[in-house]
Amino acid sequence: MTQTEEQDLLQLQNFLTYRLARVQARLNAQAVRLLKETAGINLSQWRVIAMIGSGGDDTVLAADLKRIMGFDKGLFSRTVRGLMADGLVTSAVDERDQRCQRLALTNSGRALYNSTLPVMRARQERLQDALDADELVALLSGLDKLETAASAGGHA
Amino acid sequence: MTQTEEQDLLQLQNFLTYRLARVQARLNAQAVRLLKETAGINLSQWRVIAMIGSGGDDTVLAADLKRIMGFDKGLFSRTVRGLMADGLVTSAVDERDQRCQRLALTNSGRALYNSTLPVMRARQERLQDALDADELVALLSGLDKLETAASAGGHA
DNA sequence: ATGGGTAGGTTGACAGGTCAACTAAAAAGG
DNA sequence: CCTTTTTAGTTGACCTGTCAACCTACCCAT
Repeated sequence: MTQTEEQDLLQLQNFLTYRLARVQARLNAQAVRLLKETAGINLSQWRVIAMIGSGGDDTVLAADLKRIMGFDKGLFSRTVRGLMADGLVTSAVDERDQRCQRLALTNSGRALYNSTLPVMRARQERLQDALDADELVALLSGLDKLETAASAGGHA
Repeated sequence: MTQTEEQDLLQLQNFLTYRLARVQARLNAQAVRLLKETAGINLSQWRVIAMIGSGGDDTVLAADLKRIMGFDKGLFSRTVRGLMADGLVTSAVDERDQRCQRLALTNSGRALYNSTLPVMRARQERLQDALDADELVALLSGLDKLETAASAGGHA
């Protein structure tokens, strides 16, 4: 393979979407590894725990979490089941609407949340510190615009 | 759920990595849909076809593609098998190194490449046009720094 | 009240992707 | 040479996430 050919091939990689996918895949893998090592849970599980734990109340409606996080029904269901099997979360039928579940952290779930949140926050901050304030703002705004553009063109 | 609680929950979503994951997921879904509609292939298949097609030579070493694209061995193997089943790609054992495969596009594979590349390029350009030049540069540079930070901290 | 529509949740099936075990071929090093 | 190590590729197991089918509970209309 000649230099020029390799150049041509590499050029494809500069497509914005490729870059994005690669970066995201790496960040994701890093988060998964970190969570597995420090908390023994996967990313979906952490997201659920974090959302329950960050709520002011002790219980949270499952439907709210799904809606806010854009979580898939099926994935959510299985994730919660796993968390219950691990004794981290409890679920109870809501009294007013018997379709809904009220989720709560158990003691060990709360402990896991308290011990893991700083780790994850630190990771976020370390990542964000790789960028200065302007760059961070630019990055976030760029992502916003991309997302908008994607939605706009998605069903065109 | 009170306003403040919803605020707390939503705040988690502003974590840079969440934003990135969401944007990437959307872009990915969009690309998958587009490829399925216009070419009847999936994203992995397109990546392979694009890489073969963009090479100056008519044949390309499979190992080079994997290395440059960071493609998983297993995924690559199955992807190529699918492409061969669809009659888009042919594979031949390299004469000098019998471990290696030389991949080439068939006529229909080349046709698919020629007809799909403009579509995908247009998509990239449409996305990039959502950002002005400065923003694009900032976004790419931000992604670079993030990726670097992720690698740096990944095994810490 | 009751029948139709809708929302919450579970489940099965499936696609995309990762990982590890394995085979075969080539390179490295005595 | 012959042994050891490395590299290309295939395959099987597995995980995550998506989609559709389904059930149940609620809501709303008449």
